[in-house]
Amino acid sequence: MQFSKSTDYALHALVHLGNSERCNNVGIKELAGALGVSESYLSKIMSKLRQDGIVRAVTGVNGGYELARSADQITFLDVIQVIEGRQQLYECSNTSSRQHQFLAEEAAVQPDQKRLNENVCLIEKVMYGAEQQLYQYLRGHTIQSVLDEAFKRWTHKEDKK
Amino acid sequence: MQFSKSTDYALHALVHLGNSERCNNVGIKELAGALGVSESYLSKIMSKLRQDGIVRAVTGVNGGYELARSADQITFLDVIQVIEGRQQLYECSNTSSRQHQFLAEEAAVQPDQKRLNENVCLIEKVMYGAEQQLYQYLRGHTIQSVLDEAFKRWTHKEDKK
DNA sequence: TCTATCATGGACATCAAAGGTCTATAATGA
DNA sequence: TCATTATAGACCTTTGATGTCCATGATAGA
Repeated sequence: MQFSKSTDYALHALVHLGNSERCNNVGIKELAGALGVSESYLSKIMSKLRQDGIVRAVTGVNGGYELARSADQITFLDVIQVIEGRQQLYECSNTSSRQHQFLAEEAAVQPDQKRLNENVCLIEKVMYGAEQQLYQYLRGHTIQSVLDEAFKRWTHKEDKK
Repeated sequence: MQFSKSTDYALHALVHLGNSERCNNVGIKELAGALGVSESYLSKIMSKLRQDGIVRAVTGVNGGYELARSADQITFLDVIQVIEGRQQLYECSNTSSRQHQFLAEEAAVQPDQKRLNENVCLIEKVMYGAEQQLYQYLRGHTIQSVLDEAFKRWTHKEDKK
């Protein structure tokens, strides 16, 4: 299990956009050059980010991309879910097996969900908890927080000179 | 990004072994039957678990598998790392790009590691933190904890009758 | 010792997804 | 109108997950 390269590209691209915060757009050429990846492939990724409202895009001369909202409103989780999808990290594959029957439990009745008597595998329950831990952390880190950290590091280097 | 079915099978198999705790081994036939998966494929997975010391195997008549240590000494993380491997969840793919140079920092000197001047990408740093969160949680849950939960659930149902 | 049972390991097949390229199209500013 | 720029779809290649099959080796019991 690993995050895809696309996620890597997306995060780096967004940091780049966040850094060149002036109002002019950043073209795919500059972006791809900075990341060391083909324009072709990166543009697919940027399209996805646009469709999910993470960035805005302008076509035509002097067009390009910019963040659709401020960098501190774009969390790592936002980006990852756009690129990797929103399926659960873990799902019980054989819900009809004897093993599953043993581990399943009657889920607590959720009136607002109207899904009664749903069986929840206890293994899945643990994995779901783990997923929530991961998401919690990723929700707490934004593109801006990376920029802040980079800036702090940079000024610190200057001090030492 | 998702956990593989193999991980699903491995976890369920281990719970099964943990549940039939009597000293006799459990054959691949019983195991595969309980999980609803082919003996062929499951045996590969069990082999992996054996190679990593999670289970013991006995060949020949009346042979089969048993846990190599007590169920409360087998964490979810143990199992997942055997099956999914131990690579990082996220790695910066383009360490030579301009973008990366901007985000990299001189890693703190680790005398015991003897790796000086290693650049660590700030994005990777966040993702590494996320990974540690996930692992922390998975370390805290064992095969035994699932069995306990199942038992508790079961007796609770009995009470209601 | 023979045989049925059981795990092991390698070779192989299949399939879906990741990763990547190319081209036609549409939008836009000069 | 023309050069520029993003978009969307078709297409390709590689990789890894999933799965099967078979030869081999170990073991207990007859």
